[in-house]
Amino acid sequence: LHGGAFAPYRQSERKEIYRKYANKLVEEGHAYYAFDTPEELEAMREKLKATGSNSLQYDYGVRMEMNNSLRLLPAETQALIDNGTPYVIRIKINPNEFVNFTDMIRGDIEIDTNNVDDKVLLKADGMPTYHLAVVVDDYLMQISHAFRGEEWMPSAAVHILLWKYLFGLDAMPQWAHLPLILKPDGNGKLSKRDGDRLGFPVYAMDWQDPISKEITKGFKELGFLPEAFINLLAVLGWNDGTEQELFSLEELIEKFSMERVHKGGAKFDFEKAKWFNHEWIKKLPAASLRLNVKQQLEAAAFEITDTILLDKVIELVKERCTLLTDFVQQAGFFFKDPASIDIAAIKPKWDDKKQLFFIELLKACQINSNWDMVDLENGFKEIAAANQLKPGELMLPFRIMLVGGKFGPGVFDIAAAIGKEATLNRIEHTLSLLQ
RNA sequence: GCCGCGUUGGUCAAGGGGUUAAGACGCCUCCCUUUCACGGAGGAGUCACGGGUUCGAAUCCCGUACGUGGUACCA
Repeated sequence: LHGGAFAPYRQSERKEIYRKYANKLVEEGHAYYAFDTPEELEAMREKLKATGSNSLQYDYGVRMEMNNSLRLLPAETQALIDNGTPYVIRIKINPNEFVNFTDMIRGDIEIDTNNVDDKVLLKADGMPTYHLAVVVDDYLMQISHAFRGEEWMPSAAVHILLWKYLFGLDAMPQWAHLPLILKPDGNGKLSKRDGDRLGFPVYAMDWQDPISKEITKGFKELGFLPEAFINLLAVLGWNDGTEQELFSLEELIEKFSMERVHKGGAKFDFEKAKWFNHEWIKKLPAASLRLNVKQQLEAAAFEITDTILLDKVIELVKERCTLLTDFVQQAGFFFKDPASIDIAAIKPKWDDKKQLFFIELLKACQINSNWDMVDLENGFKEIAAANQLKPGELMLPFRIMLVGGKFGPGVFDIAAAIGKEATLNRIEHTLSLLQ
């Protein structure tokens, strides 16, 4: 919010700029002062409704009956201003005209000014409405392309007229009215409330309500990668015409084209959003994931000092992580003994033979100074055979001893990664729990 | 109500006069794997409706329905 070529950026710090342009419009007859109270506006709408009018707008049809500088004598207007009567500045829309412009997505658009009302440009508190602010800011900040949601189309006529009156149509940016992102369950554009209600994020990052202090989780904090977030947003309402769905930012810069943007809104699908993240986690090398994963693990109180091990672990488990937060469960046990062991999953099929097997396995490991995956797996199978046990029925108990539950990559991979000492300790620990 | 914009499976979508109407997510079955995934092979499911135009319409035209946005001193 500081510096840059076009500061200040806060609307409140630009009040005088907007006022200057609003005044200019009044002077040139394109806008006027209006002193109507909320009650008077309400009364006007009631009256219009009573006459069966289709339009409840403050426009050419009613403005000469209202309390504004168009109807009042100049002296009366001045008197009201001088005695501090609150007023707004409204644009004066001429009836029976057509405003034309070209939209990059929708082509040539024509708006009948009879359907446009005399929008407020400057509010009674001196702040601009969006209509004035967007035009003034876009001009002053030299905006070349204005991309916005399609909910702005009906008021585009106001903005174009403002450009015409204030800066000339030649300086106007190119317009693109993008399709809306809709609620997954129908009825309306996506809002923060839908995320809360349906259990998914709507904002990119955590957002705290300034009044209630309530925090709404963002995509980032939920464990989404920036790459995935950009990707899923880009293909919601656009595709490149091929079967490609995964695009990096660089590819999007190269391939994105306005012509292929849809006109209709798209419903947001959180399942697909998660799929994008999963794909990106699988796609990125450990080095790119390292920082994010480290943060996740450290936030969960795991101590990460060995980057080589971390990278190895990431490669080992990333395909089973949909969100970055999944790394805590999938990778945590590589760095610390499991906090709890799912004994209930072992017990039902546990017997003395298996107990014996693991005791023998421990002994064999202690004798053998080697510790690599292939030897371990072979040794495991030999001892199993010697005890007339199928390796298969020993794998699950072994897994649970090492990771605490029924998850994680191949058990021998895990044993190799955590090392001999941790492996033996975890076996002994679980064996003691099974007594 | 009025004024816009839109409409291809549950969702995202390709296709813009002749296609067996792609593909992806999700769902189901099987294979792989004695965990969970990944991967692989299959499956169910679609052109909103009604009229035209045309030899032929998902595709062009009109109407209807539905959805969606706007109709604020909100953005």
